[in-house]
Amino acid sequence: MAVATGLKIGDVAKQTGVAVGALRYYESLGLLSSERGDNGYRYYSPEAVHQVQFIKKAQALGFSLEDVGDVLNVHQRGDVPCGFVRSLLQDKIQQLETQIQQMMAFKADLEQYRDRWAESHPRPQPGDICPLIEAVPLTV
Amino acid sequence: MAVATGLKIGDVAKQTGVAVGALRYYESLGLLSSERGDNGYRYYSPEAVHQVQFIKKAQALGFSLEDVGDVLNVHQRGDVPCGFVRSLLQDKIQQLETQIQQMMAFKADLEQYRDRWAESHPRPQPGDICPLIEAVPLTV
DNA sequence: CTAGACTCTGTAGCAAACTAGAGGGTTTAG
DNA sequence: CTAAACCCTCTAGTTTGCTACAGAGTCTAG
Repeated sequence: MAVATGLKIGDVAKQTGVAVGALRYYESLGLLSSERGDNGYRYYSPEAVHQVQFIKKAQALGFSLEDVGDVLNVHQRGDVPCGFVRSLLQDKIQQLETQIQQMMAFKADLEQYRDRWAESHPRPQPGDICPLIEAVPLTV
Repeated sequence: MAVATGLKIGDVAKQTGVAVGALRYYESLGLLSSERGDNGYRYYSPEAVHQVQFIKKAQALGFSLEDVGDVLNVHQRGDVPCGFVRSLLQDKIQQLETQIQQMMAFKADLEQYRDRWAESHPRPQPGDICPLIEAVPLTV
């Protein structure tokens, strides 16, 4: 019987900070693959760690696991032409660009609001109440 | 009996593109308020439209409705000192700043990957398969 | 060799943010 | 005046991304 090698699921979990259950969930979505040992255990290559980190990173930036799967996993679904993948990548990049723009604008809004509000409340008194809702005429 | 005036829930829904059910849900979370007519209908001021747009905007940028509630709704919960609100706002701004940084880095990663991959596939043939997973050694 | 740690496959449950539908009243256009 | 279009409340279901068992096998340190 072939000796199973590689990282066990708990190792990957420790190295990535992602729960064992989550890793199995990723696999069920086809985002992560592993070899099975004779004992039925999953064994991972070291690259799996990077892949999990990639997933977490994309996720932290608002991509759904389905999105991540689009990017990572396309070629498993069959003979997909490269043009498709290219435009998909381009889409995600464009999406990020748009979001970055919006975030900067929104941040500017919040800053403006913070400063405007600081002016009208130069020295907040203890027990002072903040009329917040009325002061949020931020345009979209 | 006072004549009810203002926008009905369907009007707000139309003007914001947000479903009627979602608006009622926002109200249940205390993110949106309305007057009730003698008929029991909700009536909204025109500012409600802006508020809903604000909610959608914040939400699109990754804030939870609870976060939005923190920002919008604090003063309804009682006598909350201004310092709290200030630091809350400052937190959100800082959060945005961090996310913007991460997004730009991630975008750069994706672009680099796109270009690197374009090099190795200068003229994709029809039917060409994309070995995507192997090619994602993006570092975190 | 055995206790404890680790793994497996289920199934179930949770939180967020809604959507859908039942059952029933209200408004409004023609 | 009436039918269609709205609105109400309340309950239940959906999706996403997990976590938490239960019940059972595997591995490992002493």
